[in-house]
Amino acid sequence: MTTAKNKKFKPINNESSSNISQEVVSRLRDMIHRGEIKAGDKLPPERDLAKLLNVSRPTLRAGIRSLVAIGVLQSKQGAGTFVVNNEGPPSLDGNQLRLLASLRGFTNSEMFEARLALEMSVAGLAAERATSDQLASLAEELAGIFGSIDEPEQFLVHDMNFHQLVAAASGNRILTSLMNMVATILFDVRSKTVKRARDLKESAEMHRIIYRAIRDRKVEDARNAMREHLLNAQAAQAKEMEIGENGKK
Amino acid sequence: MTTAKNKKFKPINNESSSNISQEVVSRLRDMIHRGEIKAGDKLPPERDLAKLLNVSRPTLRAGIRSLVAIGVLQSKQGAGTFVVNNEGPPSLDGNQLRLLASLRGFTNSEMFEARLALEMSVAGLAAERATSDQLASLAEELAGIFGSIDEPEQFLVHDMNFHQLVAAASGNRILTSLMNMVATILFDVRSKTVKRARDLKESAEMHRIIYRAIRDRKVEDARNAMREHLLNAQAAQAKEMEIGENGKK
DNA sequence: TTTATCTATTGGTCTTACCAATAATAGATT
DNA sequence: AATCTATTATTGGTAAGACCAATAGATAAA
Repeated sequence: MTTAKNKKFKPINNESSSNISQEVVSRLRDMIHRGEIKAGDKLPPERDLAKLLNVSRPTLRAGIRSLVAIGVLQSKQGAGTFVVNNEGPPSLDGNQLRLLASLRGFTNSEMFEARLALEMSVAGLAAERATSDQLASLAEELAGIFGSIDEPEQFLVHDMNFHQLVAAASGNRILTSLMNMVATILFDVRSKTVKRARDLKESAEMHRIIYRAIRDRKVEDARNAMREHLLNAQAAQAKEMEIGENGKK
Repeated sequence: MTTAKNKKFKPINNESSSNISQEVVSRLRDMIHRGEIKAGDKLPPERDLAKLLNVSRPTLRAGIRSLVAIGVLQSKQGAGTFVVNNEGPPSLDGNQLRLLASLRGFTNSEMFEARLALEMSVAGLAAERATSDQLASLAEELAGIFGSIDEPEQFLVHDMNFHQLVAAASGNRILTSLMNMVATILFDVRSKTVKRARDLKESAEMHRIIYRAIRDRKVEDARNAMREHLLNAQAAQAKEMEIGENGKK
């Protein structure tokens, strides 16, 4: 253990009104903001870090646990605690929005409007920016969509994958993260209703139109195609829910 | 303490691969999803709940801490632990996105594009839906904007408030929540640069145009006005940062 | 009835001990 | 020398017990 690397962890003297474990959170958060701790870094072992910060180990754990919960840190028994890595798509935990949805009961219009805002934008940006690799992946997922027209649940998975690839092709990580968050509540709802889907062929066709607009670099066409698709998807889902309610009588 | 109310908390027999505190999280989360625990509910005291779930109190605290970190529960020393309340604007914790921004270094374009997607949509929806109370609040904030043209930091506060009111007037809680999340990183950046702002009068004027479009129910005008404002804001901010860099030489 | 004080409740912090998963090290085999 | 296996050390996870600090509720006094 190199003490030089640990010099940056200074004792906490809690003189503010908040509790000590919240100070631990603030301290680590500020160090991340200031770049003193970077993506992928391993924190000192809990016992050591607790000593360095002059708090008890359970108090330190409480702070670490908070940061783990929001996805900034990862703890691994036997290995250590790490700042999440830079690799791969950025990810915001969808649980927060999901629980908010449960507590609040977001309406279908709210979800549709949120999708419209986000997904029209990413479609337009994807038409500007998609790489040939990304276009190839989109084409593959499109094939998957057409290949699962008779299997609604499989269709849904390909559908979600297609939308994620469009977001990735937009090159905007904030929009991608927000879209993925909204996708978690959407998946919750749709996985319950999709087995009653009736006309997935039309939906598949719309994905093809989106793909072609992106491939051909037609920004407004991509935006409009995504809009039409989302309108159609909302109508289809409303029908799926209606069938569900009639099916109960 | 009524034992009837506590019947729903059943012991955890951990047979899955995840650790026990994560099971606590899952259990409470599922109960919220299923409506067995509702907004505003008080959970049993930690000592009692730990016994009911057949885990130690520190383990229960770890689970609760996670849910507190994502904003679903609130713990208050001497009072108890509560499910967050239904009242007031929905709120997603901005810290996750903020730390992601620090770890990843979101570009100004990414932020601008995200704002464009979200704020054009809420402006259009606000033009459809704003109540007269909301319009009155917007007018007040507009007055605040015009009244602080010579005080950039105060201007920024009114500017942010105006945008939040537009979001509230959209009547879409998902978009409002997402926008507020993005606003936290934006505020971080802008509070550092705004003191170097030069021509806030033009910005104030653009807020007026947005307000009028919303008041007059002109959806496309509201969208376009917001777009122009954001374009102008991005150019202004780029200039603020440029002045900052030149100011260092 | 209202206000002040006291007590009980409940979350926050700490110490100590032990368990469980992972990583590192040592020894045996090829 | 390289590879595999077993053992040990490290590090996060869980538990028990004690005590502190903040809040809420009960009681007493004005």
